[in-house]
Amino acid sequence: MNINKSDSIHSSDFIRQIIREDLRTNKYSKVYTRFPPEPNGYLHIGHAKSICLNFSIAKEFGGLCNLRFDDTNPTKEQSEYIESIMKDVRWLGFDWEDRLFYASDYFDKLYDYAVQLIKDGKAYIDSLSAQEIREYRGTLTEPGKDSPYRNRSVEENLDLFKRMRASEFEDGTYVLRAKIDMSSANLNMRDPVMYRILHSTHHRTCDKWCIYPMYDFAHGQSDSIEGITHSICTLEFEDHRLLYDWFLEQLNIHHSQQIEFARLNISYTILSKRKLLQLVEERYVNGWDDPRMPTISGLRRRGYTPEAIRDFCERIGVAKTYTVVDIALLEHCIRQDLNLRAPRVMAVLRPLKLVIDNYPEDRVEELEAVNNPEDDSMGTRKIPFSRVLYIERGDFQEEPQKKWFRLAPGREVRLKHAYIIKCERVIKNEQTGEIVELHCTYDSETKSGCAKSGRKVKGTLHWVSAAHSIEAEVRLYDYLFLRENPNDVEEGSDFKANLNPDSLETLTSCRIEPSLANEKPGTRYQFLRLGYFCVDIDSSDEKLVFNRTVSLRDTWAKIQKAQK
RNA sequence: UCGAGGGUCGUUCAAGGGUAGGACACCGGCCUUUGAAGCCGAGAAUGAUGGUUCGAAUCCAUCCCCUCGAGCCA
Repeated sequence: MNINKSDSIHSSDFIRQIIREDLRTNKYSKVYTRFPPEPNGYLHIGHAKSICLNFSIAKEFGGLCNLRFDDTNPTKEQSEYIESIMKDVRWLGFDWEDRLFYASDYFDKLYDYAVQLIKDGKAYIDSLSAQEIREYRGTLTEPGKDSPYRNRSVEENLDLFKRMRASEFEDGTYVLRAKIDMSSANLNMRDPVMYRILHSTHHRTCDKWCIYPMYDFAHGQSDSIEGITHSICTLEFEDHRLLYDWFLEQLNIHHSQQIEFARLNISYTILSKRKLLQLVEERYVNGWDDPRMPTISGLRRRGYTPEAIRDFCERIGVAKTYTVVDIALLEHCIRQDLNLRAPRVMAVLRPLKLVIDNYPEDRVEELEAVNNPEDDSMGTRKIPFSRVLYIERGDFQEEPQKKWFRLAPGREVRLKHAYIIKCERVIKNEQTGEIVELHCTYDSETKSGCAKSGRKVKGTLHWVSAAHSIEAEVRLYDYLFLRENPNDVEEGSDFKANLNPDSLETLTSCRIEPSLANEKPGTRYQFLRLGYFCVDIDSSDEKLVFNRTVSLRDTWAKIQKAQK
């Protein structure tokens, strides 16, 4: 058996292995997949995993992937969500071409399938209330019992079903159920509801219907109608596969193979549409695209790239094990992508005035700065240097800690792209003791790029020229939740108890170098020594607003932590 | 308790009878006009117990642990 050792059967995730085997044995001759969201919320990164899986698999095997909205519950679904979902899938870089479908496209067909099952004696109309159905269903350990209406005649079932459709009955008075086995150990097989009465306007079919199929009666048949070969879904549907298969067998129609994989979980993050909706509705965040949200739209606004998200989805792998992926991996992916692509600029978030006493008052130099040391083709730009600058407040310590090699009284540092300076004097507010200004001298021999610029100092600081810099607002984001597992709470409390009160910090008096003026929303930069930032849509002509996508790795922060 | 599925470094994914490997994280070093990036290195795992076998993460048995399941949600 060692002959096949290098065979690609063992070279990728279990789903691709199954598909390869299905192709080899001619179970299917082509590969069709689908991404089937319910339009009841915005897509999040967990969906991205599924999107990447389905579209990538189709592409790899020369097949196609459809986009299909699973819109069988009009009480929860809205067109707004449809729009956002299509936008997000496209933004992620996937194309369903002309294959945009809706489960609601199949309502007529589904109705016919239901009639067929009634005629075959495999479905019946139940008059039990929802409460009674629950009671009759039994429990995990006890079998259910048959509904007293289970043996209505085919004629009566047909008649009742027609009248359900014809809007003769109130919501909840009747349901259509499959006649399977009330004592099955699999609860899904205990005569599952196929249709319920819902007098609710559907976002697409409007008021054409007042009965709607349940997920179990819609999904498999929709797959079948579209000729899907591999219906990839998450683990919680594993128990439904028996029912999925049952309907397709009874109906004797094209049978796609359902395959389940483990959904994505990420530390410090919640990926439940229901809970995300709650955060939005109860205003814990500013909408679905709040940059703290794990939604695609939130990540996009935050500055994440589709490439980074796709890379992440590849790296996390596909398996059936319950897992929680370290959010550090997501951060690594975006850093790695942006490192190569984002131009470097200088921005001072918490400005501290610095005066170079021996630099002429009226002098302004245009210094050359490389835009990206990782990519020479990104060129250079000029930045103004003058006597009065701003540096980062955090880059000065009056009484320096161990291993500190930034600025301190008497110490020298390099100003990036400029000169080496030495701190001569600290000016404080006499009342508060707050440091308000630093006075330094510069060494004119040490200009960046010049022959004698080779002198080494330990620290290099970013800076902006006070007179030339422009003001900006910068929003710093931290994890939305304080705990790795946001659902880990005391009895009687819920995930909201773990919300991080400091997940958003807004800095309004930041100074950025003038080359950034007039940038468009979405533009991404590395603010030197700080992190990756992108222009937010809240920016106006008067003021730029930046989101911090992710900070740079911070070794100094680790040293500080270790010193404590 | 019943059914389904799953247990491999801290995390995640490989290896499917033949040297347990990668990535992220962590730690150490080199380099550095970003304490970034990059480069080099280290530590670190087969849930347990038996069995089969020359050889077991892989096959068998028993046990333990985790996830999901009792919507007219998907």
